[in-house]
Parts: sequence; structure tokens; C-alpha cells
Amino acid sequence: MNTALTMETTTEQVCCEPSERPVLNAADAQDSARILKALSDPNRLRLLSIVKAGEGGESCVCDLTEPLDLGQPTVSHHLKILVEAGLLEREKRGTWAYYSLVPGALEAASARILGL
Amino acid sequence: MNTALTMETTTEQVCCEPSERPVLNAADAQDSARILKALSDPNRLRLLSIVKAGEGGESCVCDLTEPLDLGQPTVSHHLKILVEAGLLEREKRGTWAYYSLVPGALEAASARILGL
DNA sequence: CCCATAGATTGACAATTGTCGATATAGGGG
DNA sequence: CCCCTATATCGACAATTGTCAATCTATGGG
Repeated sequence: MNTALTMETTTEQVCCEPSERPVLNAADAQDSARILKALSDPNRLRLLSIVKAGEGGESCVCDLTEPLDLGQPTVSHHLKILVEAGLLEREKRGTWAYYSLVPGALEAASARILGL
Repeated sequence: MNTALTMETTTEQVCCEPSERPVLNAADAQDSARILKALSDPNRLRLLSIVKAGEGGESCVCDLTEPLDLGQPTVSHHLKILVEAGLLEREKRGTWAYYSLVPGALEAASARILGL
């Protein structure tokens, strides 16, 4: 049995309209807000920027603490938020933890804004 | 960590590089965070969506209160935040206040994410 | 083994945020 | 004028957030 096809927006899709999305529903809004909230802190934006610019697109925590002038626990906390938002991924090698951008995640986040 | 000065940003800009922006500085980060913070609340995202979808791209407060299931003062408060972030503009006509998207503002916000 | 180091987790705290009810302001209509 | 409706502002409150110091965990080297 098929999951009810409640999609059924106007059966005739004209070619290039702005998607005719009526209004963002509460669930999708909360979803987008969760991701955008992770991006709403200046230090987290800088973390993303540093990671992106890092050698091989990754950085370990020790290289992130100093440029932000924040304590190590605080940096770890911000990194966790970014990981949980699906923006960064963590890979542990030896004693070090390397963070890198999740491919396409920033593009997806920006699309959520454009798609409002 | 003591990477010598071998950095030497190639004076020759090849055509389509990712801008070679080294790292987001604190001031720009705070700037971007201010705007993204306005976008980090689900009810504000829905407000933007409703305004965008509204007749003539605008809506008055009375049309925004009901679909969000929020009190009128709360909606006014969110609208103010969106205006101060440069995302919405307000025009008063008679007793009503009409809100509309600032042209290009959403695109600019999304570019801040992509440009990290 | 024991220790040193990288990083995560915890607990605390001040600051900020989202929400509401009450009140203020401002037009428009009798 | 006075009232009615639409919106903004204010004061309060609980919830969330960003930060730090202290502690825990894990990995690697002697």
C-alpha cells in the first residue's frame, strides 16, 4: 500500500515557477531552524571557516582553540553543536580529533533560506 | 604549528577559485551571525515564508497572528527582529502595517553561508 | 605500569531569548 | 469627541545559550 499521496499540489506544474510552496509548515520550520541556529553564533561561523580553509579541508581541535581565543572546552562544545547539526564530521586519528565539513551541508543550509 | 612564512598567496588569481578568503574575521563573523540569528527561529522562518507567499508579497500583522498560533505582541516582536536584521521592511497604510521581504536579502543571507 | 597529552564531559553562572498579559499609541468612524 | 480596531511597547518569567574551571577518558611513549 502506498503512503497516501497527499502531495497533490496543482496537478499542472508550469515550468519555472518559484515552486508554489504554499507556506513552510511547523515541522519543516523547526528543522530548518535547528540547522540555522547552529550557524547563528560568530565563533561557530569562524570554526567552519577555519576548518574549510584548513589543510586538506580538516583541522584538529588544537589548531582551533588558539585563533578563536576561547577555552578548549568551549571549542569542543561548539564543534559538537556543528556535528549534531550535520555540518561537520569528526574523525579520530590517534590522540587527535579531526573535523571537516560534511560535503554539501553548507549548500543545503543556504538552500533552506532561498527556498523559503 | 610553526608553519613558516611559505604561505605566499599567489599574486596571480586564476579564474574561478573559491575566493581564497583565508578565514572569517571576528567582525564579519559577528555581522553574519546577527543576520543568521534572525533566521534561527522556526516562527520567524514561517513569518518570512508567509510574507513571501502573501498577495503582492506582503502581509499585515493581522494575517500573520493566526497561522502561527502566537499572540499578537509576540508576532510584532518577531517582525521587529526581522526588520532590524534587514530581512523585512514595514510600510504603514492606514491602521495596518504591511510587511514585505527586502529584495535580495534572503539571497545575501544565503551567500554568507556559501561564502564561508 | 605510569605519566603526559588531546579532547570530551560536567556543573555552574550570567546573559540572552521566546512568550505572554497588560498597557500605550495611533487611525478611522460614529 | 469618544470609542474601536490594529499594532507597538513594556514588564515579567521560564527556558536556552555561551562561557569557564574542574574533572573524566582515551591514546601513546617511556
